[in-house]
Amino acid sequence: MTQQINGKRETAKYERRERLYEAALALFRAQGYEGTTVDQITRQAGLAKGTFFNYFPTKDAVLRYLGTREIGRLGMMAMSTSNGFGSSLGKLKRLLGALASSLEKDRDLVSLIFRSGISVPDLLAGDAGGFSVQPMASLLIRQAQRTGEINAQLEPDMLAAALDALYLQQLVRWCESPKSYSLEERLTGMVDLLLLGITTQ
Amino acid sequence: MTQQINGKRETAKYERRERLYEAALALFRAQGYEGTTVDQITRQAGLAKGTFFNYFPTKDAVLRYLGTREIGRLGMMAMSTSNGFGSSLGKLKRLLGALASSLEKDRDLVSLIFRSGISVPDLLAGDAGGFSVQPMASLLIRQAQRTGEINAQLEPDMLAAALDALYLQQLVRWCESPKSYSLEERLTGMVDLLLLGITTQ
DNA sequence: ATCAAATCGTGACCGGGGTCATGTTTTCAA
DNA sequence: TTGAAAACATGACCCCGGTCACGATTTGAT
Repeated sequence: MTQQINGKRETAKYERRERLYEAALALFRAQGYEGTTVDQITRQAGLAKGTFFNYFPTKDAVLRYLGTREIGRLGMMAMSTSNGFGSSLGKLKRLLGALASSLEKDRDLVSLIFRSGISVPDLLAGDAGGFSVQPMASLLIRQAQRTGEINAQLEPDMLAAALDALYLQQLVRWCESPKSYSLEERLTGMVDLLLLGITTQ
Repeated sequence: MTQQINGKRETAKYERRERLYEAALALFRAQGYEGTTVDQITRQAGLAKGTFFNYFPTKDAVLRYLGTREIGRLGMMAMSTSNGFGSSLGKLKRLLGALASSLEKDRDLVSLIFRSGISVPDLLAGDAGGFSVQPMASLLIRQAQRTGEINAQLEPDMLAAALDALYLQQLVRWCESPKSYSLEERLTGMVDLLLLGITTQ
């Protein structure tokens, strides 16, 4: 009578990972990252401490898991939201705007990831966490170059990198700022800075 | 016969901190940051483990100490080197160039600091580590605005922030890249991107 | 010279992240 | 159905960063 459909193990594994990740998120939100122990997480999930490390290699890995999961979803959503008609350049701006307004709803989480879940090289050189907009930006920039909206002389990857740098810096600063302001506005301001140099005349 | 000049304690303190910081640096270089224990550091410095924490609040604080010390020195050097005559804009570019070529000599150290010594918010929002060029850039940008080299409509602090973002991103990427290339070139390329939008016409 | 107070080195100790040998559960082949 | 092998949960254990109570050293005043 063993549930043959899709293996008992497979589903149990999935469920456990999910329980761990939800327990972790809840506790992090309630007591902070440093204030939460792996033991607490596993107990809240009804498991033993050692089990945690069968699902996540380290304590902070759960933050990145969370990050890529949520942020990836946001990115997709933003990508489709901003995929209406209009110039590629317009799409690019709308993409950033949509991303910004999505992230604005989860400031605490994003802030947590930046503070404890991701290292400087991972954010700025690699891209653990999936925060980078470079891949999407690279695509849109190439499009915009083809349509003549952006100076085609310039390396699209370099432009995308620059955009990414500005985007990430503003995102981090917005997370850390005690005053709350519109991330979206700041971002468009920053991007315009670049665009005025990038746009053909 | 107690050495009255300048207090026995004072000098001993200075010497101990120096010994600790040199021992730490040597060990980090030899075995990596994670591979080095505080106990090893203190023993190499001829002290007991607990003493370490009388001089540095945490293990990674020694990295930042190192960082601010060295980077600060580099910054000053670069600032004076680039302080020749010429346009403010030229000074700005020369400042970045000088900083870059200084840092190029200490890639391993800088890399170490980015990987283990500084958090994302500290680097991008605060400025632990003294890596930020924002303060210096802000000054030079204001000058350049007064002389009409840079569009005076734009917020100088925002421009400085943008410059900082581009600078830090390129610095981090250069540190992490397996291929070695000229940081200086990359930086000037990036800055030109911004300038073409910033410069008045 | 003397001594009380302040400073600081010291290492036993603690808490928590991460490992691993063990026993249990699941799977799959016969 | 059965049993060997693979997968995995478990918690005792290790290691290391950081704390702290103690004792030694230094200081400055008398």
